[in-house]
This record gives sequence, C-alpha cells and structure tokens, in this order.
Amino acid sequence: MTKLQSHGREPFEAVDRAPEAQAEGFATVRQAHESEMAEDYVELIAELIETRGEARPVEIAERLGVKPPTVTKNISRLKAAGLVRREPYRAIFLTQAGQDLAEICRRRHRVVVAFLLSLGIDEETAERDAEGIEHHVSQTTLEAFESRLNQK
Amino acid sequence: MTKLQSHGREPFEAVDRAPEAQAEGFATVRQAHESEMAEDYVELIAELIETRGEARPVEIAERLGVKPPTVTKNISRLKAAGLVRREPYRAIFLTQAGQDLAEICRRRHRVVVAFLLSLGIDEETAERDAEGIEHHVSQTTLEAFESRLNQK
DNA sequence: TAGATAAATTAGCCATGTCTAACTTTTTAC
DNA sequence: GTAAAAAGTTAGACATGGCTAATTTATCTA
Repeated sequence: MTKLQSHGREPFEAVDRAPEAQAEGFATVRQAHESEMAEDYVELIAELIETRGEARPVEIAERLGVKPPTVTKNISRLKAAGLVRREPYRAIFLTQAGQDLAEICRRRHRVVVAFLLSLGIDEETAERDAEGIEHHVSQTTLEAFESRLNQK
Repeated sequence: MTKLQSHGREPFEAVDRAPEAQAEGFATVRQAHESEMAEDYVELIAELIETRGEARPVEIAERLGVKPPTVTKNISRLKAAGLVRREPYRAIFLTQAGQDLAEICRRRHRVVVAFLLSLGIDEETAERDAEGIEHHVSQTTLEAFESRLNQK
C-alpha cells in the first residue's frame, strides 16, 4: 500500500485553523450537498437532450441509479426551482437558468476529469471520482486545474 | 464528442459511459455521503483529543458550525456504529475502530490539502475545498496525489 | 382500434441531518 | 455548599432524497 499507513512519520503538516473558519468550511460543504441534486440532474438532462433528443424520467432514473418515483419527485423540485420546464407525462426541458447551470457543471466536470486523467488516473476512476469531487471544487481550484492542463 | 460552448472550442472531450457505469458512479457518491458525517466527526474528535486533551460536544458543535443537539444526536449514531465510547454528559472517546477511521481520514485530508497547496492554491481555499473533496477521493486518486507530491 | 406493455405519477413510508424550545446535569464562583 | 452559568440532552419539527405498492397515462402492436 501507500506510505499513508500507520507507521513512519507524518509527511505533511496538519494546518490548524480558527474554529469559525473551520465551521465555515463545513457549512460550505453542506451547501454544496444541497445543490448537488440539481446539478446532477440538469447536467444529465442536458446530456440526454443532446445525445438522445429528449430527456425522459425512465432514462434519468437508469443513469442515476435511482427509481422512477425519485426522479418524478426531484424533477418537480427542479421545476419549483425554475430549472426545468415540463408537463406531466411529457419529456423534460431545461429553462434558460437550467441550461446555464448545466453548462457550468458540464465544463467543470470535464475539467476535473481531464485533470485527473493528466495525473495518470484511469478513465473509470477519473469519472467516478470526478462525480463526487466536482461539487466541491471552488472557482480558484478549478482555475488551478485548468492552468495546469494548459501548461502541459 | 460534444462541443459544448457557444464560443470557442472545447478543450476537453466528454467521455460517454455506459448507463450502468454512470449509475454506479452516482451510487458511490451517495455512499460517500453516508459516511461523511462519521468521518468528519471522528476526524474532529481525534483532533480535539490531541490538541485539547478531550472532545466535548460544545466544541464539536462550534467547529462543525452546528448546534449542540445535532451533535448529541450524531454522537449517539456514532456510538451505535461502534466508533465512539461515551457516557451521557461526559467527554467523548474513540473506540479502536474510531481511531483507525480517524487516522485514515486525517491522513487523507492532509494529502489532499498538501496536493492543493502544491498547485499554488491558497491555504484557506485548500482547506475548504479539501473538506468536501476528501470524501470523494478514491485510493487510486489519493495515491496519484501522493506520488506527485513525492516527486516534487 | 383495442388490449397489452411501458412509462410516469401518487401516496405513503423511512433514514439522515439539521433546527428550536424546554429541561436536566455538571461545573464554576462566590 | 449553594446559586448561577454553562454544557448537555430530550422532544418534536422540518427538508431532503431515497424506497415500494398501487394507480394512471401514454405508447405500441396485433
């Protein structure tokens, strides 16, 4: 395994932060979690519209690995949030706000994946990790990823 | 495959994956979310024991940016999960399992922070982003981070 | 076009993790 | 040693995002 194990000395220093700064960090993570659902959905909806011509709940459910009723419920949340437009039993469309959000998410996703690939990580792992990581990457970090990619 | 932005060209390719692989990725993210609470708590408890001699709910609440009742509830969940040992109104201790988990999490956290710092990201951002990212970094990716750090 | 199949929705359940308000226990300070 | 303050808990509410079972709507096909 790695030298991250329990023997040996610590390779990296622990940073100690002010309690408020730490609390703010955790708050940021909690906020990120709240937007994850929306981001994953609009990203996927945009992808489906592009590759399939339309986005249907059954397909969304399959891609996200959830059951159709979960999709129905979440889509109505997205509708309430003004991100999608849709009539019952019909395909799902993105509003302008939804398209804008999807755009941002897809770009961010690709940058994260490309960055991980540039570290020599295999495609499957890069995709899986990116799925989780992308929601927690600040603009600053995203730019750092990009500039490393560009300078290569 | 897809060109995404209205202006300019796309710097990175979109990877298209099998629906099942994609679903598995999202499932992995959901699972990670389920362990996040536990990881954040044991990590923080270990830190407090080390720097303060003991871990008290009031301090945990302050660091996490949540209210004391939330801590009480979550601590009893951790107790049920066998990660902490504790009597009501007393300080909190980690079981061996809790210590082991804390160890893994703290090391992972430090590697992620160090990695972000190595990209030129400022400390505050590195810490904040790491808080979210660390829970979604696979062993493979963690090793890639480390090897980049070591080769520098 | 009618019946069968597939897709979508509704209703109702559950766990997680947050909160406030009220209460209990412990600690501190006089 | 007791009263006040601080810490911790309990009770009960709420939003999120999963689920199953049952129903309704749409689509396909014979």
